[in-house]
Amino acid sequence: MTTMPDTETAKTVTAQGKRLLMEAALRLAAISRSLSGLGLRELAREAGLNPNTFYRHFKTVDDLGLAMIADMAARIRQPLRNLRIEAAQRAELGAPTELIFGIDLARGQRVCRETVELFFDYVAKNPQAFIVGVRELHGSSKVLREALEQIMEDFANDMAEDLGKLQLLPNLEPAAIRQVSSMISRQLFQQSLDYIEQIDRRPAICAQAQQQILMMFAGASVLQSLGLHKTPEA
Amino acid sequence: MTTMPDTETAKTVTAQGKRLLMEAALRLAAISRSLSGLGLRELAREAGLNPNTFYRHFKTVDDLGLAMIADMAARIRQPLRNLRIEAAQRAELGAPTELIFGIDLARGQRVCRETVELFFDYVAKNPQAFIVGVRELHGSSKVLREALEQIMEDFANDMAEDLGKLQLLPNLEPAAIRQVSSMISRQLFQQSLDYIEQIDRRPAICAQAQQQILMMFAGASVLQSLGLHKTPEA
DNA sequence: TGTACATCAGTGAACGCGCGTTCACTGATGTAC
DNA sequence: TGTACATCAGTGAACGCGCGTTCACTGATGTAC
Repeated sequence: MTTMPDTETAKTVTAQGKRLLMEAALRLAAISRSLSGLGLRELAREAGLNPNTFYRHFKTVDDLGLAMIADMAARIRQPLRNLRIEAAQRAELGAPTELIFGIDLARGQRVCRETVELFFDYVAKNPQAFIVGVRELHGSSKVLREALEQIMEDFANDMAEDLGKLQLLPNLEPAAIRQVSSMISRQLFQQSLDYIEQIDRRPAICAQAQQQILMMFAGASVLQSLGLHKTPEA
Repeated sequence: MTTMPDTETAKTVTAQGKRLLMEAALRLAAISRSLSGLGLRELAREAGLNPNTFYRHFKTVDDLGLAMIADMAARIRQPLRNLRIEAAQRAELGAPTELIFGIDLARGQRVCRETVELFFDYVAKNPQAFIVGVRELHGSSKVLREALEQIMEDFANDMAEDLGKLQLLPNLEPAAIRQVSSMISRQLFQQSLDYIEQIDRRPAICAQAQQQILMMFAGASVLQSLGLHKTPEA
């Protein structure tokens, strides 16, 4: 073994206490109380560190929460985009079909099915991040809520951009696409908790999510084509 | 003043400590942490009682939470039904219009507008109950979550029944109406928190909620008429 | 290349405090006879 | 109608415990010259 002057490794090694604490927080928050309700000594115990070590890396528990959320978001955002791209590629295999209200419903259905399946797979592989994320989105700490709202907005914007590129809702205004994306991502994140908890209902939840997304696609297109889609100011 | 042998009054007077504690819990949970994170001494302090009094009425804090949730649900459920009836009456004033996919979209729009406005008015008048309810729906206590899930289901069933009676989605299967109701009520409860917090965006939130509901109505009808509405098992 | 110093992650002991819980008590209301 | 007793809501003192936080320390790594 050489000295390993790789900067990334060095950084990781240096910050190991920080990492251990964040991992401990994720584990504890997922099974028990809320993030902001975690105790500093509790965290240190779970991380196998001296309580005092906490102060070397964070000022408050909310501070740790923000770091955790930023970390989780960075690890989730790109994978979600990737799985949408993958789903779209798989869905292109089907033949083009008739348009209804300007959308190719059959293609939408295929993309939707693939995306939702890949999404829930990803959820099942990273349950803790979703449990904590959705919980704190409605939690008691205002800073954490605001940080997560921002992340949800980023996710929704990503989705809107992808929907635009894939031309799944071709005749919808960008603002309307954004609104639909926002509804869909909120709903999917909600349902991710059900998916994690209710193992026996997983296929049903997956099917229901697909259907509900399709319903919103159809509804948005109808409203747009009837001119009822007056988007309120963002 | 006579002796007032009225049983209800007597009961209320007897249980005043219990009532004080529940009111204190609602106030504290709305502004600060989660219900299950409240301390027994903290509650007693807020209620102006001896810490020990708690034990006269409850075994644990979760116990108090369940009592509070039951109380809130009882106080909210019927008013929500009433305002739907009121909204429907107001909306009948408009002339009947053309059917699209078997639904009278203009009438749906009117009912929707009235209902959503009355709903958000009610939210603004009882913010604490909604804050605590929605928060604990995704909270850390399993018992509370399950209790609130049940209540949300009751609300959704009420709405489905009312939608059926009002014939707003006449050609939808009952199961499909239930699904739409469930989505709508979840969404409205989510948005109620935004409505409470973001006072300047209230009209926008109200308009957006109406539009989203209408979108689901339209989407559900389209899917049904296309035969894509295979409802998964409940 | 070597030496001196600064920085940084982590330790261990100690503090005062608020917590949940228990116990013994009070005074009011309800009930039996 | 009056007396004796039980029940119940609420009080106040006391307990042991885990908490957050502070202080002084260690040893490793980085940096200046």
